[in-house]
Amino acid sequence: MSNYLEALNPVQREAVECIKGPVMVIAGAGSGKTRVLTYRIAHLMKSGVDPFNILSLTFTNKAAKEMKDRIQNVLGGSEAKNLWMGTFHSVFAKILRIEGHRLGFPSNFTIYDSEDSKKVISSIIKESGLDKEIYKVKTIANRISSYKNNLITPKSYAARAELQEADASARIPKLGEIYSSYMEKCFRAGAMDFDDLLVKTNELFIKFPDALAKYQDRFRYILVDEYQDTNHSQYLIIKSLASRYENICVVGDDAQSIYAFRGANIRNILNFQKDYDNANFFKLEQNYRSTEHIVKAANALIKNNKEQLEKNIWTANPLGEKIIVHKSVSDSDEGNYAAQTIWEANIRNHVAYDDFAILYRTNAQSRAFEDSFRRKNIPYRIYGGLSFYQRKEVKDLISYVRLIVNLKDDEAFKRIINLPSRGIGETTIARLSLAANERKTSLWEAAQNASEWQIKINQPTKEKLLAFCDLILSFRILTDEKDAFDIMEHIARSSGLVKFLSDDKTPEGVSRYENVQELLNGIKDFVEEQKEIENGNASIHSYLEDIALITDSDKKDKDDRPKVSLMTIHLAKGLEFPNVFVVGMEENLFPSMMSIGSRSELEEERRLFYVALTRAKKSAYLTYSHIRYRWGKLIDCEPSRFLDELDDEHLEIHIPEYNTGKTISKKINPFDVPSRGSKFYSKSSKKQPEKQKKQPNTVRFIRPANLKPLEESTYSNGSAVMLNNTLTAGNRVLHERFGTGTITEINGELMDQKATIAFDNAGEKKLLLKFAKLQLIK
DNA sequence: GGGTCTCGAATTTTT
DNA sequence: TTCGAGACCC
Repeated sequence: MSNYLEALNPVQREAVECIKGPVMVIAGAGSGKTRVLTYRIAHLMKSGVDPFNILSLTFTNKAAKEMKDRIQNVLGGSEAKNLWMGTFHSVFAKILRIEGHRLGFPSNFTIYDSEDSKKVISSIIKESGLDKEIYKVKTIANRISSYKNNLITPKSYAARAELQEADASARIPKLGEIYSSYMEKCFRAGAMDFDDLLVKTNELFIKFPDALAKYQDRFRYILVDEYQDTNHSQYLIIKSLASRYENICVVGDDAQSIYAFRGANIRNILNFQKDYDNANFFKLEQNYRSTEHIVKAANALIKNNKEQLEKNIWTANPLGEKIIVHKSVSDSDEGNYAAQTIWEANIRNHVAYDDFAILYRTNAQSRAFEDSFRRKNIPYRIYGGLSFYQRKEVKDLISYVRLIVNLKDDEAFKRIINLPSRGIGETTIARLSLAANERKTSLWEAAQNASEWQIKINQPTKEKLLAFCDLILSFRILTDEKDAFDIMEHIARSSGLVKFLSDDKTPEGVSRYENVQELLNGIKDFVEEQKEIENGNASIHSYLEDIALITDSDKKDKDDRPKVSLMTIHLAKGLEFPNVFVVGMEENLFPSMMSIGSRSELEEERRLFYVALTRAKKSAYLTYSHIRYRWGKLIDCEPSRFLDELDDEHLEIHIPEYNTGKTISKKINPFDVPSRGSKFYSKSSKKQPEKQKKQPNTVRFIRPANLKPLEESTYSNGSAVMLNNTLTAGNRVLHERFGTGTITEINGELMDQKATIAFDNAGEKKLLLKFAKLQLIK
C-alpha cells in the first residue's frame, strides 16, 4: 500500500504527484487513465488532503463506483467515503436539492428524463396550434437542449438576432416562445430536465456568489474524468468552482471525443492550456491494453483527423495477431460469422464467452447477432437499447411515486391518472390543462379545484378525479412512516396496477409483470442497503433521488454465466475486451450517412471507430457485409472508407470464396474483387462484375458456417443487383494499363457487357467489363 | 372513452 | 422491420 507509487510509470507517477495547480493529463486509449485518477486521489489523501475537500467528476455512475472501490483498495479502510465522487448530474442535483430554493425550486424537485421533456414540448406545440410536421418534437428538443448546454436562456435567446434568424430559416421561428413556455412549464411542475441540473447550477453560482464561495471552499481539489466530453455548461461550472484554488486536474483524450453531437465541446480540452497558463501537462502515451498491431492500426486511422493534440501512442506489448477484416454476404451471414468464430474459439481453445464483444454503430444491428447466437446457443447480453427504467410499466409505477413526492409533477400526473383505467380520458385532461395553464398552476391543483374553478367536467368524472386525488393523498400519508419498498408494494397493489398487468397473459404482458416484480426487488435491495449504511435513508424520497439519474448499465445480470457483450460503440467507451468484433463496417452505416456531410462530423465518426478498435486487447475483427436489410429493404453496401485508412501490414483480409452454384456465379458474382486504389472496393469500381481473385495480402480463408447460397430472387428484385448500372457513355474512367479515357458506348448484357472507350493516350479499345478493372473518375 | 388499424419515420445518447 | 401517433369506429 505504501509503495503504490511504484506501480506507476514515470509519467503516470509525475501526474499523480503533481498535486498543486492546474493539471491536464492526456491519456491515450489503454494508457492507464483510471489508474492515474484513482492513485491521484489516493495520493491526495495520503498527503493530508481531507477527502471532504475532494470532488471527482465522472460521466457514468459506474465509473464513479468503480473508482471509489479502487481507491479503497489502494488505501484500505473506508477513508474514501467522504469523497464527493459522482457524475456531473448527480453531484449537482445533490447541490440543487440543498440550494435550489434560492432559485424557486423545491428540494424535492422532479428530474424529467428525455421522454418527459419531449412530452412537455409536444403538449406546447399542440396547445399553441403549431404544425407538428414542421415543429418536430425531436428537433425542438435537441435545439432547446443545445441552447441550454451553451447557457443560452430564453431571455438571451430573445436578445440574439442571429439565433432567431437561424431558427427562422429552419422554418421554426416560434422556437423562442416554445423554449420559454417549456422552461415555464418545468418550473411550474417543480421539475428540472437533465440539462437544467447543469444550467441551474450555473445560475446558482452566478446569482449567489456566497453559494459559489461555499462550494469553492469545499471543493479545493477537483478532478474531472473524460474531459473531452464536457459541454460548455459543465465547463463553466468546473471553471468557476476551481477559480479560487485552481487545484484542478482534468483527464481525457481528444481522440476519444464522441459526444459532440450532444453538445460536448472538444475545444474544452484543446484549450485547457490557454485557460490556465500555468498548467502542468502530461501525456500518457504507452498503451498497456492492446497488441502492437492494434495500436499501430489505430494510430494510422486517427492520423487522418486534422483536429487533435499531437501524441505518439506506442506499446511494449507483443505484436499479436493481425486484425481480421472479413467480408460477409449479408447481415445474417455477418452474424453467423461472428457466432461461428466465437463458438469455435470457445470449443477449441476454451476462450470464455465474456472475452468477446460485438460493437456496432446502431442498435438496430444487434438483431442479426442475436439470431445467430440464439441458434448456436451462445449466451449473450445486449447493453443499451431501452433502459429498464424507461420501460412503460416501470415508469408508470415510478410515476406514482413521483406524483406522491411532488404533486406538481404534471407528466407523472398525466401518465397515471388513467392507469389502470379510471374512466378519465383525454377530454378531461385537456380541460384540466387549459385551466391549469390559465392559472399558471399544475394539473393537480386543477383537479382538486375542478368544481371551484368551474372547469367543464361532468359530475361522474369529477367524482372519479377526486377519488384519484384521495388515493394519491392516502399514499402520501404513508411516506413518513414506511420505507420505500413497503410503499411501493402498497401502491402497486392498491392502485390496481399489478392486477392490471397480471391480467395480461400475452408474452409481452408477462414480461411487463416481471419487470414490475424486478423493480420491486430493486427497491427491496435499495432499502436493505440503506439500512446497513449509517444515516442511510430508506424513504421513498431518497429512493427517487437515487434512481432518477441512474441507468441500468449499473444493473447486474440475473445469472452470471459468461456472455458475449453486444453494444453500440458509444456504450463501449471506457471498456475493454480481449476479442472485439466491430461490425457493419460499411459506408453510410459507419461512417453514418448523417455524418458524411461535414468534416467535423466525419472526424467524430473516425474517433468513434478509433474508440471501437482500441477496446480490443488481443484480437480485432472488422466485418462488413455485401448486402444488408435496412428498414425492411435489401440494400447493397460498400466497405467503409475507414477500412482503407488502416495500414495493410496490420490486416488480414478475408474475402471468402464460395461455391454458390452455377446459376448465380454465372449471372453475377457478389464477391467481386476489390480494385486498385482501395483494399476493398471503391464506389467507382464496385459495379463491375469480376471474377474472384485472391488478394495479395490474403493469408487464409475462413469459411463462415451456415452460409446459405443466396436465393436467386435476392438478385432479381433489383435492389441487390450488382450489375453495371452506373457506367454509361460519357463517363470518364481509369484503366490499369491504358490510363484515362472516355466511354463512348456500352453494349451487351450482364456478364458480357462491353464498353467502347476512347483512351486519351492509348486510342479506342473495346473491353469486357467483367475483366477490365475500370475506375470511375469524378 | 377505448380499442384497432394504417401510415410514416427511422444515428449515436454516460445524464 | 418496428415503433408510435393519429384516424376511425364502436
